[in-house]
Amino acid sequence: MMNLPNPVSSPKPRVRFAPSPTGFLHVGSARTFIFNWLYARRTGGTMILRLDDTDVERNTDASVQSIFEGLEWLDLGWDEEYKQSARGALHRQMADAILRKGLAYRDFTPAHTGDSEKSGAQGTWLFNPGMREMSRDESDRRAAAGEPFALRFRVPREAGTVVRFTDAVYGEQVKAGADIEDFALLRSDGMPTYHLASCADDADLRISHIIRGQDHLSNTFKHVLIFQAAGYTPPQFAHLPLLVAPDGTKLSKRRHGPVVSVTTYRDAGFLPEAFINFLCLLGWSPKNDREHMSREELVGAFSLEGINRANAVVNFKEPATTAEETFDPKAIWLNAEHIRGLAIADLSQRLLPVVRQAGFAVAPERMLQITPLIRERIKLLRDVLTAADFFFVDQLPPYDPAELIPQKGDPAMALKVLQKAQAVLPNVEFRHDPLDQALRAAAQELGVKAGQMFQPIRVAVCGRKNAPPLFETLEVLGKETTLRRIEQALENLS
RNA sequence: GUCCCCGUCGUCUAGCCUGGCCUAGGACAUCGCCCUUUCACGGCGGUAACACGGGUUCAAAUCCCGUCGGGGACGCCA
Repeated sequence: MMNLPNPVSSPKPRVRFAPSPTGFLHVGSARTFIFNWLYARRTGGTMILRLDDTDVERNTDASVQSIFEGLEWLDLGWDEEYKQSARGALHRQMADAILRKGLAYRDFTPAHTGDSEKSGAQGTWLFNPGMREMSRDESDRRAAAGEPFALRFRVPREAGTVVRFTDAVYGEQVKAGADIEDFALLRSDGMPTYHLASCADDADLRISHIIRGQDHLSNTFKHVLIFQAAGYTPPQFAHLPLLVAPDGTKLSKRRHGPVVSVTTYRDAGFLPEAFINFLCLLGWSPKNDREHMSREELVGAFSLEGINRANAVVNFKEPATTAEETFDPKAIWLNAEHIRGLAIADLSQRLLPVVRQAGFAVAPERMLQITPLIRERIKLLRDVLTAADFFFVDQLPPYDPAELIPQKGDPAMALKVLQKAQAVLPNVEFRHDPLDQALRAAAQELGVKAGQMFQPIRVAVCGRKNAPPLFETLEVLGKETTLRRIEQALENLS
């Protein structure tokens, strides 16, 4: 899977998705992946997956697994794959080069103890004067003596110095050097920081476009500084508006829970293509009111110009109770749209594992018969379990016999109808048209409306009022099961 | 605190750069009607937004300034 970069330098774009394996793949990361992928496919470029795993403390194998699991479900693929932890030599080499040019300095200040508590980040810390100004000789001497140090970038902070770049989404960006702190390049254990490793790899992998979340917009000034210090032209940047929760804050695994995990969508029965479609509509627009789009259509329509600047709310419900309530209604609608657009055979195949996983033994041929009856009635693949349950079970779960009583009818009518059905059905061929004719004729003989005839039968065979159309249902259920269930309904009624 | 970004219906968005065609369009959600053997699908219709205040202009959602609001970054995390 580990590919070597193409040795022939190509003008085609090279983009990358660089997650850090510190948790499951969340929807914001998934969207970043998708936008990068779309851009690569649209332009005939190369999609690179790079695991940014330089934080040994927090990286876990479980997280790596979870990220791959999510990406595999998306089923988009990538062309090259790298692991940052295997490229340490390259990172140190770049740090060295920057130090030698005098653009970085050693900071012998002991590492801060309280790491994760934000209190330290509140003030306006820019640099440690004693360290920034230390002579080269003293610095070399102390380093040679084995004293640990962090390597910091010497940010040019003379009056009037600015760092600038043009973002493909946010436009011209300028920041005074005096407003950028002397960020670390190397930790005191010699490991590269994210900023260094990321830039060194982006330069080495000849990344042409960095498409990532807007939370990195202000970090980008540091990255521009690193690229320039190391003698590289910075790539094109394109920052994506953030995906935020209904409370307005950026989606976080810790605060918002499983709703932000890609696998949650998978497990709830989303189609990957629908999920991708939904994510694309968050922070990007094809500008022509199109919403339901296939992968191919998305590839054809995607452009950096279509990306918005304002954050987008993923409209899920915080205290989620049912799947319907958990997810953004538009995601559910889009999923239903994609389901309706699927060929019966295709949908059937995707439904089968869901049904089997729930513990029902269903033959593929039978699933193929059931699928057309529920395609317009399910929004998530998992809905098959509640929409078609009566096809799977041998014995219907108990239901209220009062349900058997038709509109504007009484128990006597229910009884009459079911008995009539019991009498007529054995001699009817169980296909749509014959059933239709026979049951309508029966209703007429009984002097009841068609609906009054159908409802008791529907409840008898399905166990509830809301179900797929009756004749098709009976056809799939078969004569034997139908008559048995009518018999049971009759017993329940008395 | 410092710096950066953003602000059109409840939500996703079109329009903004290149002012007038905007009595602001589409979609989801919601409400109502129709279709109909139930449900669903489908069809039709309704409610609903240019954050606010100043400019500039014959004319501003669109340009300028300010205010307010929201978000993000500031770590030897990524």
